Amino acid sequence: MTDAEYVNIWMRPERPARGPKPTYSRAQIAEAAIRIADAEGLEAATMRRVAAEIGAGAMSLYRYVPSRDDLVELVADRLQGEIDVSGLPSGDWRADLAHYAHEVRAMWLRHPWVATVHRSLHSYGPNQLRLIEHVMGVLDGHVSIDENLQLIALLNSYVEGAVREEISSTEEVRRSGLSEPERIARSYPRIRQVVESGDYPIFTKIVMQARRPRLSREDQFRHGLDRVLDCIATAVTTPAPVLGEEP
Amino acid sequence: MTDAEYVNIWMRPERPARGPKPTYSRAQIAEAAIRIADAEGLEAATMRRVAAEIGAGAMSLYRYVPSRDDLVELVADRLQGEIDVSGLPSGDWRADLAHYAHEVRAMWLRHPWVATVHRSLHSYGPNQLRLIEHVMGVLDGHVSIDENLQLIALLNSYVEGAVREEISSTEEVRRSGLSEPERIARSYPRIRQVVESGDYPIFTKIVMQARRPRLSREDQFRHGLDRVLDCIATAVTTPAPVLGEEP
DNA sequence: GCGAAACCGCGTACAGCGTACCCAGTGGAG
DNA sequence: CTCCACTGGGTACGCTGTACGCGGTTTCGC
Repeated sequence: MTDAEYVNIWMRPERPARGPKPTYSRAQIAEAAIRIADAEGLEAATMRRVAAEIGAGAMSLYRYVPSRDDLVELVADRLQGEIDVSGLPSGDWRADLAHYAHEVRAMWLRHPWVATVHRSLHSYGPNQLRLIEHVMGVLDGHVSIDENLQLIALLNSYVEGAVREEISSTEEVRRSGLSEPERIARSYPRIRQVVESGDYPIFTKIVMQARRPRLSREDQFRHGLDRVLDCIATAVTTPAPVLGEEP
Repeated sequence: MTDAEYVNIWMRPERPARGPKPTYSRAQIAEAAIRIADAEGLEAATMRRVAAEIGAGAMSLYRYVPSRDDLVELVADRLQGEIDVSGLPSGDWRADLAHYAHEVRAMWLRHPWVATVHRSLHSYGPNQLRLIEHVMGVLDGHVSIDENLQLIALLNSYVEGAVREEISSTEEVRRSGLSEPERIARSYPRIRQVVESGDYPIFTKIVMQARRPRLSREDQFRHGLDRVLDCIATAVTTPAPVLGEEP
């Protein structure tokens, strides 16, 4: 009953109105979960494990968090807190968005298991709200709210997609327990099989191409990002042709 | 030992060289899992449940699939098989990519739980390969392989991001068991709380804007897609300034 | 034609998970 | 000072993925 009263975690006050002072804090719990996830992946951050990490009994965690999903929600919001957007609407929207994109990428690379987090997009934790304010503030005034939403969504999609790709090989290494060369050596037979079947000329082309030295991951990311920002630029310079709102 | 021999599911032959003929097929298993997932979400498609669905004993599934992750791999590839790209390099690259994007969106909306699937990007199942061939074939010749990879990745990121957003509210409805109006009513207090705090002007702006009637989901998707295709167009008309490969 | 080997389907068993429930102790509100 | 909403936490349950071993079936090598 007491938990069902609240729509989500963020509606529940951290400190109770009455009764003894809680021994632990949400921040402490989220940090512990992140520490475990960094070392062994998010699936290792079980309720018992996180409880043990902060020195609590297994079931005590449920005094702070109604379910594991909410624990993940806490973690997700804390990760968003790592993204520095403090000086964000600086006047130069392009530099601002590039900075934001690189911040997000850096966070994802620090915590590759974010790719496995399924958050509700409608929980509106404090750090999610802070991001919304700063990042959407960048284009606010230049474009309509609708366009702003769509453009930032596009940027987020690009960053997520690009970093997911970057992460996937790394994470496979972690999960399999094999080293990078071992993993490549192991996946080689399948690639060989596919290439040698002769049915996939373009895939073969990609594989052959991949042997050549390429740009660094970061340069690749920057290059794609520039493209996305160009795309956003056309929307910023050309005011929205939708209803109302002309500057 | 017998399983560890193979790099991944697709390296293992469906029919064994010796021994009795298997009673079930991979297609049958994947279909059963998809049927369950469509009805109750992917997490409901447990090994026991899928086995029961095809009329097999719980442990019999492991004769076909080394682990649940591989079952998901099977499912993921079968979902990719639902994407129709049969007539794909048609000559009109823009129409082709738009068609592909709408196909992907339609598949995601048919199976909203794909958002929770974590596939290895390097398993190279038959349908993934088929998609690569047809979709990358569209821009092949127009741009370098490197650019092709990057542009298709951008398109995929957009589609995924956009559809994820579309799905998230729908899925929340399914998970919570509440109806759409109930869910909105329940999340309303948090939104109210945030708006009334006065600390989040842009978020407030978004909320206010959201009350107005907007474009249909599909039109929104199409609009964003057009932007991405415009972005791709600049890369297609301007040949890549990278090493080699001029038409 | 005939072992032997490789496979089949499946029952049992186990560790680990999220979490419902219950308990005794605690500290602020009246 | 009393009350009771709160605390931390132990026990227990149903579920999960899956290791292992069984007896029957099919195919290969001879």
